[in-house]
Amino acid sequence: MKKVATRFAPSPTGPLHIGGIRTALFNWLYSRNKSGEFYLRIEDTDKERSKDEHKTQIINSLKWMGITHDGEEYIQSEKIDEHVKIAKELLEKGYAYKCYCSAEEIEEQKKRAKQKKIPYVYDRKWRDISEDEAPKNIKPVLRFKSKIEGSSILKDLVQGDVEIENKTIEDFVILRNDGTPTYNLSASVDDYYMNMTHIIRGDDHKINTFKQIQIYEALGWDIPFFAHIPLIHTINGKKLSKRDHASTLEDYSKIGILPEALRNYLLRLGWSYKDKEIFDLEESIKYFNLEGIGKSPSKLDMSRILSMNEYYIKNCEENSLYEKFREYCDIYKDKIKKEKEYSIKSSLIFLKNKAKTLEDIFNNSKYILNDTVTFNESDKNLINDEAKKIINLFKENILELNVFDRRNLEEIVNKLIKSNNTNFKGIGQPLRISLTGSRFGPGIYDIILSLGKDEVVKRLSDIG
RNA sequence: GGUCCCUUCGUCUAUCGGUUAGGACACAUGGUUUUCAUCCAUGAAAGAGGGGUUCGAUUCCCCUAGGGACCGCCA
Repeated sequence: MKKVATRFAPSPTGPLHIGGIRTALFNWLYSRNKSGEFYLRIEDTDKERSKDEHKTQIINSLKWMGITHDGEEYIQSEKIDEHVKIAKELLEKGYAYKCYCSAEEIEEQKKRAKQKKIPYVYDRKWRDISEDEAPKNIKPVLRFKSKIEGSSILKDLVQGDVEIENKTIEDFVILRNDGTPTYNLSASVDDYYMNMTHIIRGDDHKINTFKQIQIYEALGWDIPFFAHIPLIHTINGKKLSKRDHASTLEDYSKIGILPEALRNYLLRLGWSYKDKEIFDLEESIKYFNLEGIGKSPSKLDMSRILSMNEYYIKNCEENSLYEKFREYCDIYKDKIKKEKEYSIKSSLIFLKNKAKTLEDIFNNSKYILNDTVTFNESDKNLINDEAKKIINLFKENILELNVFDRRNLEEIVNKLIKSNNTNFKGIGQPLRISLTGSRFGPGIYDIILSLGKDEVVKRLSDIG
C-alpha cells in the first residue's frame, strides 16, 4: 500500500474563499487521518491573472486555519519544462496532434453551435489531416487525442461510479500556440510527479478528471483515486464565488470568528459522523473519512457559524482566550493598553458568556478599554434625580470601604434597597449606566470589580 | 441546448428495508436571573411528485419535476 498523499492546488487568480478552504481542510484531514502527506501546489500558470498578493492571501489563510503542508510549496510555473516535455512525448507516441485552426475558426464553430443550440465540441478537424497541408501562417496548438468510441467509468470515492460517453470529451488543448501547457496537462503531470494517491477536489472538476485519466492512461501511469466533493452554495443556491459577500477568511476573522470554530463548521458542512457536532482538532483527524461526505451541495449558514463560534469562545480557557482577543484587537481594533491588560484578562470569565464573536467581547469591554464613558443618550435619560441620589449614596458608602470585594458591595446594595424603599433594578440600572454608558451589560458587581474602586468613584462623581 | 450530479424539518444532517423519522443551529413559549445575555425545559417544523420491486419503502429501480456543475489556447 502506497503512503497516502493529497494536495491542495489553488490558483492565485483571486482570494481563496471558504469553499477552497474546505477542500484544503478535507485533503489535509484525510492525509492526517491516514498518516500520509499533504502538499500545497500553487497553480500559477495563468501569467495574466496570477497575482502575488493572492498567493500570499492563500498561504496566510491556510496558516490561519492551522492547515500545514509538508515540504516546500510547489510552484507549478517552475515546472513548465516538465509539462512541455510530456506534451512532446504524447505527440511522439501518437496521443496528441497539432491543430492549425485559427482562433477565428474556433470562434466561428462556437457561434454556430450556439445558434443551432447544440453543444460545442471541437470538431477534431486536424486529428487526421496530414501536417503537409498545414497553413504556414498559423502557429498550432497541441491537442490530446481523446477516445471516441465507448465510454469511461470514474470510480469516484464520494459519488460512486460515474459513466460518461467518451465522445462527449473533446480533444482538449494541452499546449497553447505559444508553447505553454494548459491546466489538464500540468495538473496531471504534477500530480504524477508528486506521487499523489488521492485527489480530493470540488465537483466542478469532474469533467477534467475524465480528461486527466486519459493522459494517465496514455503515459501508462497509475491512476490515483478521485473524490469529488459537492460544492458549497450561497444562500441562493449558487456556486460560491469570490465575489460573494462573506466568502473569504478575512470576512470571518475581522468579526472575530475563531479559526477552530470555522474549522469545525466547515468540517460538518457536507460531512458527518453520526450525530456528533463538536470535533476538536484531534477528533477531526481521528474520525474524518471519505464515506461521511454527502453527495448534495450545502448552503452556508451564518447563524450556525456564529453559534459554533459562541461555543468555542465559551469553552476557551481565559488565558488563551485573552491571547486571541489581544491579537484580534491588534489587527482589527486598537491595541490594548498595558494598564488595561489585567482588568480585561480577569473580566473574560464573564465577558465570554455574552459573546458570539471576539468583536462582541470587544464591544462589551469598551467600558474597560476606554477611559471615558460613551453614553447611550436614551439610557442616560433614565438617570433622574432619584437615581442620582442613589448613585451618590452608593459612592459615599464604597468610599468608606476598606475591603473592596463582592460581599461588601452586595451588603451596601442591600442596605440601600431597604433604606430607599426600592428594588435591585432601582440601584443596578443607574449604576450600570453611569459606569458603562448603557443599561445593557455584564453583571453590576462584575462591572464594579473589573473597574476598581478609584475608577468607579471617578465615574460616579462625573454623573452624580 | 448537451453531458454529468443532486433532492429528509428554514439550514446542516442521522437513518445503510421494519423508527412515534433522531440530533444540532435558527425560531416560538415558559422557567432561573441583576439589565442584555447565558443556562434549563417545552413546542412547532421534513422524506419533491408519480409509478414499480417487496409482506413492508425515506431507504432499491424507473419516470417526471426542481436545483446544481461543466461545456476556454482559465484553473
